[in-house]
Amino acid sequence: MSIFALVDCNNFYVSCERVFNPKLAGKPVVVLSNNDGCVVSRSNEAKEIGIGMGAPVFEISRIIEKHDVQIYSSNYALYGDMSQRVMNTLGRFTPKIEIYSIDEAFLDLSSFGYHNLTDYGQKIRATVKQWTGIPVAVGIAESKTLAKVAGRFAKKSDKTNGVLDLTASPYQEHALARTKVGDIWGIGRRYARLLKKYGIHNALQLRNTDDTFIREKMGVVGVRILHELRGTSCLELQHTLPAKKGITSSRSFKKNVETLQELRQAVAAYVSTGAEKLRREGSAAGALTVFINTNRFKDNYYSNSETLFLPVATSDTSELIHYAHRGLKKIYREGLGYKKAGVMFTNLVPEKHVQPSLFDDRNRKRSAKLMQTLDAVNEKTGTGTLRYAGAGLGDNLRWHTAFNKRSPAYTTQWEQLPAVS
DNA sequence: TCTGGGGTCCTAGGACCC
DNA sequence: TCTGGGGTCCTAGGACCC
Repeated sequence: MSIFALVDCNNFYVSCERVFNPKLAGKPVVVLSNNDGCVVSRSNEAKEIGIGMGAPVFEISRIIEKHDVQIYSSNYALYGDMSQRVMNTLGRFTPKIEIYSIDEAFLDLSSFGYHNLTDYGQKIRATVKQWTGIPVAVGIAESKTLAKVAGRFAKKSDKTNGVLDLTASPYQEHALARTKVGDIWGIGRRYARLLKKYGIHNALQLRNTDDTFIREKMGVVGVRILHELRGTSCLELQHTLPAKKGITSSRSFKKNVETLQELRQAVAAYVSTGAEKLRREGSAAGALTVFINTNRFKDNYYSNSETLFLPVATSDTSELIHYAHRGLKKIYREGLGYKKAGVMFTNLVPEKHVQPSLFDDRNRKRSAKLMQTLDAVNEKTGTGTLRYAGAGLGDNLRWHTAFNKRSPAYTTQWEQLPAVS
């Protein structure tokens, strides 16, 4: 029998901010999305006063003022670093670990069945808290989907003290009955609405539904969920993370952008970060898509994209910028206020397997060396130290993203660490 | 005039996740 | 006035092949 544990960091981004700023304890705190647009992480206190996930900041300004809510721009350098610390800690408990997202991991505890799993979960929880300062909840069950259910209750219910083991538990049906279909992993808004239409409101009802009916309405994905809810594991642990299939880099602008010149700068900057990711993965892109759009909440919404297939797969920044600019020119319309742009690299191949072209006249060895040097310098001195002039000079351009309430880079730039007394 | 049956590959779009 | 970013998987349908 399989046993999975889901370890889920509580209010992860907010918890990261709190580790380095203890004054935030007990206060309502939120972290905002890029451009300080909407709420992406909330402390329990913030949830209690009615701040919803994804709420646009301008809509909750009254609540913010009234309750003196502490606001932070997102600081991904900090969160990424804290995530690594948490995952390293979990790795001490078992090598069979799947890092599912920045703040979640599945552990395979199948061979731990003879332990008291609740005690073991408490040990994991206490260790992560002690070593990283991050509070986590642990859900344990026979399948990943059930572990997710257990994790929700571990987080929500005080009685669990942060750990809930539902393996062979008399509470399993009870927990399923109290889980709305929309809260099941893999069931989003659309399917939740559809299921409700047929009188299926909670996970217990879904579990007891006929396979063929679900197969017809939700395809194989639905049937898999059904079996997982019954305790038959269908979703294996992804121990080694599969190679990425695409890499996207995009941002919205703090102000509307109208000129092609500015869009070219933004696109060059996104290509730079995307290409850096490519090289870190050891991949080269066989195709590139560039896209732009105006404000999607306004009339006359314009959105367009252009995909270019590259003669030779590459991860060379200047080459990719060249193609991206060519694509951009095709979709750019004058007289519009653009809000966002981005690039997507697809048809990825391992760098070593790049098929050279007969008509290729670039010196690829030389450009690879240049990219290596560029990455090495930026690694050492901070992202963006060396960058392409095409991405624009200056550090407050219209298309830049706003981060007005960013916390210091506590963990990644030691100069800014608070003094130790 | 009749108008098969199978297979593969690709793409667009839908649905979902954090 | 102000509304994030980056992914995955599945399916249906068309193109093409023998």
